[in-house]
Amino acid sequence: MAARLNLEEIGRRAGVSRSTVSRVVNGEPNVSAKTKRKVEAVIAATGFRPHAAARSLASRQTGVIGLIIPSEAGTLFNDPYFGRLILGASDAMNGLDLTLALFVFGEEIDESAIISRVVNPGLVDGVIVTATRMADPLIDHLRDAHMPFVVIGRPDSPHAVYSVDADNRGGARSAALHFAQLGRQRPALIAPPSNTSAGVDRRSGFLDGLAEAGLSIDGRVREGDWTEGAGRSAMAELLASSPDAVFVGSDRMAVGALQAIREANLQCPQDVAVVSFDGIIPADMVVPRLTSVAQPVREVGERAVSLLKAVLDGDVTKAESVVFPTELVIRETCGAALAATETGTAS
Amino acid sequence: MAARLNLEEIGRRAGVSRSTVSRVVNGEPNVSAKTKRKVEAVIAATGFRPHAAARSLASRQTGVIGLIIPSEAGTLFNDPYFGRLILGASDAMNGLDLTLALFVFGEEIDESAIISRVVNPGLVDGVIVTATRMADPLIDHLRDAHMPFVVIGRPDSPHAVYSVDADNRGGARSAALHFAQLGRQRPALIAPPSNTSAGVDRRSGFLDGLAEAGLSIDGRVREGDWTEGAGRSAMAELLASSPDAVFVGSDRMAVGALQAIREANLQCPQDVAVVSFDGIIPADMVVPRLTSVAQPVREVGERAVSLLKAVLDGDVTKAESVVFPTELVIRETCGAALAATETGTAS
DNA sequence: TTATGTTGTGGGAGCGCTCCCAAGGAATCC
DNA sequence: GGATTCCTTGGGAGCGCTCCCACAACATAA
Repeated sequence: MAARLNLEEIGRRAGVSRSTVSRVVNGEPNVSAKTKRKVEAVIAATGFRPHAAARSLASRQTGVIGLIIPSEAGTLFNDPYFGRLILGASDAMNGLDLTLALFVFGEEIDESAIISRVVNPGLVDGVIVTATRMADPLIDHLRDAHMPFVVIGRPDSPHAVYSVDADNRGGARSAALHFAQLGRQRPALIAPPSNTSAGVDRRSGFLDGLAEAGLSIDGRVREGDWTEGAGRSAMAELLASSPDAVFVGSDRMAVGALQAIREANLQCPQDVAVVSFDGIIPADMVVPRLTSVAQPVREVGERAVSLLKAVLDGDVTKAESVVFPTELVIRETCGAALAATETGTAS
Repeated sequence: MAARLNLEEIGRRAGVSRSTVSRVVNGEPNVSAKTKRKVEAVIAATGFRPHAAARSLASRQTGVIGLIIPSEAGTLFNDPYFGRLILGASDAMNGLDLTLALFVFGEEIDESAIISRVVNPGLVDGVIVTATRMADPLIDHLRDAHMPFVVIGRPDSPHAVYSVDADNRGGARSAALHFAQLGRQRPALIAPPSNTSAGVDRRSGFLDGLAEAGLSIDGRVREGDWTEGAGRSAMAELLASSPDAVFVGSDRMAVGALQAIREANLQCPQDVAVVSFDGIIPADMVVPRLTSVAQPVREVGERAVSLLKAVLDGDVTKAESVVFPTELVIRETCGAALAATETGTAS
C-alpha cells in the first residue's frame, strides 16, 4: 500500500523514470515543461522529500557545515559573542541551503574524540573553527584529515589558512590613541589570554598605540580569562599602581573592572577611564555606559560561511583571509564627554 | 594505489570480510579476539572512519539531533539563555555520541523553508524545539512529518507531547510570596510575552502568589519582549502608579527596569524592590545585584536530549514531561537584607 | 537522401554501509 | 559415536540517490 516514497515511486506515479524525477528535484535543465509539471504535481501531492543520507552517499557531499567551539570557550558561552556568531553563520547558511552542525568541546570531553567525530567522512562538508588557540593542534588534525576549513581568528600556522578575523590590533590601537587624546597619563592594560590570537593582537595593538603616542605602561599589565571575575581581580591589582586609564580586552572583563573601581571608591571615568573591546554588551546594561571597540561579530560569522562555501566550490579566486574593521564606540566610561566639558568644547 | 578506505578495503588488508570489519567497528560481540585485534590494528594504522552517510542510509538513523530556535528568539540570542541551553544539549549529545544540528530561524527566512529542511528525511533522527510559542504550528508540522521531537517549554497541544520545562509558575509564585514577606504593599509586574508558555506561566504564577498573600496588583502590569529596552520603558510607565516592588519576567528586562528606576531618581531596593527571572546574568554584572528566580537552563538542555534519546530508542517508560524546580536566589534588589537590618534580625 | 547534431528520457552501476541468512568448524550433549 | 547447539565468518541484497552512457525522437545541414 503505502510504498516507501522515493524517486522510483514518485516516478512510477508520474509515469516517468527515477532519473527524470531526480532531474526535476535538482532543477536540472533538459526536462520538458510538461514532464516537469507532472512530476512536481506528484511531489506536491505526496510531500516527498529526497533522502538526505542517500543523496550524500551518492553525491559525496552533505550540505552540512560544522562550527567548532573548543573547550576553553565553554565558559565563554556566558557572553553573547558566540550567540552572535552562531546567528551570523546560521543566517548565511539558511541563505545557501546549508545545515549547521555545532560541535562544542566540553572541558571534560576528550578533544580527540570530538575531532574524530568532526572529521567523520560523510558528516560535514567542511568546518569553521572558532576561538582558535595559538598553534592550535585542531588545525593540523583538520589538514591531515583533508577536511576543508575556515578559521575565525588569526591562525599562526606555517601553512596558508583561510581565515576571517576582526581587526583586533587596529581596534586596540585606537583605544590607546583615544586615551592619549584625552590626556590620560598612566594607562594600564587588562589583556585577554595570550594563548589566543585575539589576546595577542589586542595586547600588542594597544601597546603599539601607546608607544606611538609616547605613553609608557610601566608594567601596568594584567591578563584575564575573559570573565567578569578575572577583570575584577586584575583591576583590583592594577589600582595599586594608580592608573588613570585602563584598556580592558573584553566587555565582560570590563564589567568586572568597573566593579573593582567602584569597590575602591573611585569614579569611572573621572579617576579611571575604561575602554573595552567587543561592543557586545547592551549599552544600557552597565553604568556608566561602556566605551568599547566594537567588532562585527555577526558579519564575521556570515563571512566565514561564505568563504568556506567558496572553498568547497573550488572558487579559490576569493581572498584567503578577511579582516573586518573595528570601531571605537564612545559612550561614558572613557570620559570623552567629561574632557569635552572641561575644555568647554561641548555642553 | 591509495584504494578508497572502506569496510571492504580494511577487510582486504586484514584478511577478513567486510562484515567482520563492520562487527568490529560497531563493537558487536561474536568476533574472536584474534580477528578483532587484527582488524583494529589495520583501522588504527589507516585512520579509517566509517562513512556517516552510508551508515545512515543503511541503518536508517543519522545520529544527528536538531535543535530548533524559532524566529522570535533571534533577538534572544543576545542573552545567555540559549548559550546555556546549547551547552547543556551539546554536553549530553557528546556523551551519547550524537551530533547537534542547529536550526535558527531568522526573521527574514521563510519558516516553512526551514521546516522542510528540518524534516528532510535522513538528516536528523529527531528534534528539540525551543522557545515554543503558544499553539506553535511547528509542532503540528513535526507531527505530520512523523518526526520525533521534544519540546522545551509547556506545549499547549491537544496531543500528548514530550516536554521539558522549568517551573515557571512556582518560581514566579515564590517571588510574589517573597514580596509579601518583606512587607511590600504595591506589587507590579513586567511579564514576558504572553504568546510564550513561559510568559503565561510567569504571569499567572506571580498573580496567584499575590492573591494567596492577599496582595492586589490593580493594573500595575506591563508586558515586554525580553529585552532591556522593553524592561526600561515598561518600568518607566509603571512608576507612575508608584509600585514598591516589581517582578520582572526576565533578567534582561530587569536590567532595563533598574535603569528606569535610576533615571527616576529612585532607589532600588529602598523605593522599589525588584525580583526577576532566569538567574542567568552574572551576579556582578549589575548594581545592585539582582535577586532572581534561577532556572537550571543547562540541565533543561541536557534533559531534553536524554528524553529525546529515550523516545528514539522506543524507551517510552520514561516520563513524558519533565519539570525542573526553580529557585529564588536572594541578592540585593529585593531588599531582603534591608528588611532584615531594619527589624534587627541581621547585621 | 544521409550525415550530424540536439533534446528528453531511461536504466545500469555504484556510493559504503547494515541486515540477514547460510555455512563451516568447534564445543557440547546424550 | 552421532546429533545438536553455539560461535564465528562470509557474502548477497538492498537502502535511495547521483552519475553517466545509451538511445529514441526530432530538427537541421549538406
